[in-house]
Amino acid sequence: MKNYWLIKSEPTCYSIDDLKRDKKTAWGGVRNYQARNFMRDGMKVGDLVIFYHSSANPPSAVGVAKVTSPSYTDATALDPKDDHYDPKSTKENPIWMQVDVAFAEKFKNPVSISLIKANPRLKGVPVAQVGSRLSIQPLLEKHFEEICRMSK
DNA sequence: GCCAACGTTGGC
DNA sequence: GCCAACGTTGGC
Repeated sequence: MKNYWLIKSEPTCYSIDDLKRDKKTAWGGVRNYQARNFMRDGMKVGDLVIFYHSSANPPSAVGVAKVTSPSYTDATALDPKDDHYDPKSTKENPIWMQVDVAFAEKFKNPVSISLIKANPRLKGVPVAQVGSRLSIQPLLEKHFEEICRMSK
């Protein structure tokens, strides 16, 4: 059984085009326990992920990525020079994890947050919730499929 | 263990 | 730039 996810990224920081260019990237720098738990406990190799541009015009689901590794230690947390350095995380006791994700598809038509909110078949999708700040969210298969369908 | 203060996220 | 939502921190 495959699981489905949505991951957010600010396109000025890392966009779907960056992922397309890189083919694959380590999804590191996540500093939220709930998001980490989803990566650590929920994500499996082969899971499909909606790539979402937050703080964009308009904020939109812009493509699909695929999980290509189990979770492993996020080394940026251990590097004092890194922006995402976290002194609470140590080599002996790392607290932050990441997975690798690979580019799968860039949507022909991005699906904006207003379209997501307006679609009754996407009722309850976390990203459409008021105040949704979680950068990694689980998705139901039918919701994943519906967003892909809307992008066609 | 409570809770106020504070910081961050992210849509608008 | 505003502000609501909400996670984290730290004093008690």
